[in-house]
Amino acid sequence: MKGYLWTGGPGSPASEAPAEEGRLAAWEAIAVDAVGNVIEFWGFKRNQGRVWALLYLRGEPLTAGEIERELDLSKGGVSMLLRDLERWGVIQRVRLPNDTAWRYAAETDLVRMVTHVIEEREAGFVARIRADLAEARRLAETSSEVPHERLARLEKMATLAEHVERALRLFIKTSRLDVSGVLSVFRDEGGASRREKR
Amino acid sequence: MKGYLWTGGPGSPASEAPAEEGRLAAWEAIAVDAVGNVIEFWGFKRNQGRVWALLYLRGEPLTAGEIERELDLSKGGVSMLLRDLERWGVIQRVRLPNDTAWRYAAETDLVRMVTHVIEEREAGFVARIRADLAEARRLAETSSEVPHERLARLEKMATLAEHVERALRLFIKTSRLDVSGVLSVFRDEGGASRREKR
DNA sequence: CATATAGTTCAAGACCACGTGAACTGCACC
DNA sequence: GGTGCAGTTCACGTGGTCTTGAACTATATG
Repeated sequence: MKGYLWTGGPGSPASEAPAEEGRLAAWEAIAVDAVGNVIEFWGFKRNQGRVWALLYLRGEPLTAGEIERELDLSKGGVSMLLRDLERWGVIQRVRLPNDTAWRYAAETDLVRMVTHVIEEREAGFVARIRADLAEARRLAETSSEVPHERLARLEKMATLAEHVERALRLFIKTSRLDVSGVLSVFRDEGGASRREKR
Repeated sequence: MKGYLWTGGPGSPASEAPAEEGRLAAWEAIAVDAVGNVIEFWGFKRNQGRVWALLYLRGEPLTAGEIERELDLSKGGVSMLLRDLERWGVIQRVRLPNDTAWRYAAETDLVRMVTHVIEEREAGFVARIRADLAEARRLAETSSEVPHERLARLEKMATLAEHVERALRLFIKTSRLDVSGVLSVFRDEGGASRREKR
């Protein structure tokens, strides 16, 4: 996770030297980076977002090598990024008929990535917090030394945690609902691509 | 080293080494750390959460020095943490009648911190993303070279961004509503403390 | 004025996560 | 076998954030 207040001006990053990007069109670079920023903001790696964005924008599956060139990343890096993305189900590995290399295609629902993974880490995380607070409470209760008042505050804290948790679940749910609407927009254009899992 | 025999953990395995924490009770340490983890998860500094939690649990205002000792932080660090927290309105700086030093008291709504700040960084952030995508679109449109299909995808992307944004706003709103209910639980116990801003 | 305590600021360092690049595996084709 | 390419893995370097510790300001007290 990164900065808090986002001191960076809203100015466009477009002004920076775009020469870096291999043969990416300017508009592609901007869009790709935008997604990268969003995704980083949500606690993922910037480049995970960039890779997904590139694949999505291109529409057709790309090889690791192409991604490597377009995004100016290292071989190893691309490999790992792709692995992550595939594991999360936001890209798909496809093998074209007479091709020697794997190709990767973007799944349309980036949202799945966010909700799914957030959900997942939420699960473990929330569980742990809950356990910690419960433990604290147990300790505080057995130890006779703890003032009634403080114990009360501890309990309030747990309550608050629960509520925040509930709010978050709700968010995920509504988000997904809301998104199901959005997804209709994404109904595939042709869906010609033949897909076979490895 | 400070071997206190205090509660000594009645029934507790006490396997952890709480020796680190100044003179924090074991249960306090756990709770404080739990909050620290949550807050870090939300993109703040762990110690910001810990400080707030300590202040909240203690109920009475503490001096910077006390916080420093209890949480085993550096002078400078505490100063900066307190400044942040105060700026966000989640703690309050109070001067007790015949005391020479400032004291700090926790505001009851940590939630304000999350919603408020998240809201804020959202604002700038979302604006920027939106601007970037718009820019990309503009570029792509003017450049005659861009395939209709890709342009369509770019637009879908923007749509998705908007929806996610909307979902997030909704989350913040409902969260706040939900929380307003929670806050009743927090109705202050006495609220005698005299408060004057610096 | 000297001393002490409270608080702030900042450069230096600790720390950690990310990406790199090289070594390695696996596979195909000659 | 050997050559070439696709892909994986991992130790290391780099960059960025957080914390520290010391220098500094401020304010009171004798």
